[in-house]
Amino acid sequence: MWNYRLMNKFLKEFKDRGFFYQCTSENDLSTLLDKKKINAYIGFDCTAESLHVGSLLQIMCLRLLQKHGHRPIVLLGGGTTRIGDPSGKDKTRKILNEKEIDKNIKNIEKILKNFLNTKNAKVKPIFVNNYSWLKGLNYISFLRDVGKHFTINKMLSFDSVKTRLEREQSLSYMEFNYMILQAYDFLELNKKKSCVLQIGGSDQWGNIVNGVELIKRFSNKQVFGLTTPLITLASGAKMGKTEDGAIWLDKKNLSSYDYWQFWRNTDDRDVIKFLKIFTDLDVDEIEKIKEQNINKLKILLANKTTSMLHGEKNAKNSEQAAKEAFSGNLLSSNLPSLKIKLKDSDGKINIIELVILSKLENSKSEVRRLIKGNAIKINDQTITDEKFIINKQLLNKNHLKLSIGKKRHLKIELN
RNA sequence: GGAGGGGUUCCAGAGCGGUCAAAUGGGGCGGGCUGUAAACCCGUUGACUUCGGUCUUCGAAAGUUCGAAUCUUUCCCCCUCCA
Repeated sequence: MWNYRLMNKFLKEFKDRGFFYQCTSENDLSTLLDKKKINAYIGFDCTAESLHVGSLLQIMCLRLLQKHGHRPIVLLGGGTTRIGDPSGKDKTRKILNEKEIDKNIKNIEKILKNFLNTKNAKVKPIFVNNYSWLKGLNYISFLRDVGKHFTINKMLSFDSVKTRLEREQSLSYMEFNYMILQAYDFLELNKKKSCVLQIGGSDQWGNIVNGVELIKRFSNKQVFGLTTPLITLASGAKMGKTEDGAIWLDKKNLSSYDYWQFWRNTDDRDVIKFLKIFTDLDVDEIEKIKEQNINKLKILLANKTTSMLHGEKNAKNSEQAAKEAFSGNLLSSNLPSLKIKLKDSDGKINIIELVILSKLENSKSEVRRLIKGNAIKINDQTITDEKFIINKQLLNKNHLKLSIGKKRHLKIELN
């Protein structure tokens, strides 16, 4: 960049927050963004029924666009999901049927709307499904109009293709076409929605550049591509996957308490980075507070991220529940709770049964091991006997707190 | 098409007739220390159990044997080299 301070505000913030990886014609893009408000798009894969934290960076990009007055276009790849992106994949992806894809699209759209401003008409996001233009393509005219702009020589040089071939893993002709279709998506969005920028993860660079070049050749217009880095944790793991399962951005699949806990447990080394990427706090503000107590910062991070998805009230409740679960011995009303019906009319239940019914564990052997390891507590009392019986009469209001280890707590109501 | 090598518990990877629910490392889980962090130390890591054991696992099926992850046959799948 010729002069960092003169850079377009959106781009500058994009960089300051750590969103930036690569860009085509950065100076030209900066100039354009200074001149006018644009439409920019990000595509989301619809292979899964929901989104997890791994997609949160892209979502934050959409929010940032809105913040600066640009309109995001969300492309839900109903068409391309039918093909499967070979980027970063060793094997052909499972191909879903139409019903599943449509269901996924609906759900993902719903999730995205939680994060985006849908009120302000100037920046209201446009949701599109590329199946609407891909399904009717005529093969011959597509080859003549679009296919002629792609050389096999070049396509073979793209990483997504190259690595597959180098490892002698099969790459079907169908998948080989993925990059052309994604480039074509950009062309369509440029024509229909005046979209001039595509943002994506760094693994999408090849696909994005193809789109930029296709539009240049086809319509002689300049458009831009911008990529974000792959976010890895300080521990080296990929973002969003834990042993227990993905951190879903979906109220149905993950409670606000668990979501809050995910952020609360961020590695020290990642906290500032995450505040910049995953919250709306001003970068200057973050710079000012970054020397503060690390645990306070983690709570701030958890509160901001949880508010964004689950609302401020749920975030505060989660914070309160965590405070009570970890420091006090109070049974917080804000903890995730579960009702368990006792078969036994005299109101007794064995500790192992209880844990299994709580679904915190699903193997009795594992529960026995945990008991041997002093990991299980009822109302903060360590259980040492696997034959321990919980008697309803002894409990206050039929409520009890079941804890496994230091981090998993559940409120259980017996009846 | 020819010649070899291999498929083992979450992953990597030993085992190559009984002592194998299967070494070792990673990861996970739990305990300790701390700060719900990292690092480190310890324990644990198929299921069920009346804690005596019982049952199901080593690509699939069939067989040899008192007994198989280990031997034989067929099948499926991967990899390396040559053409």
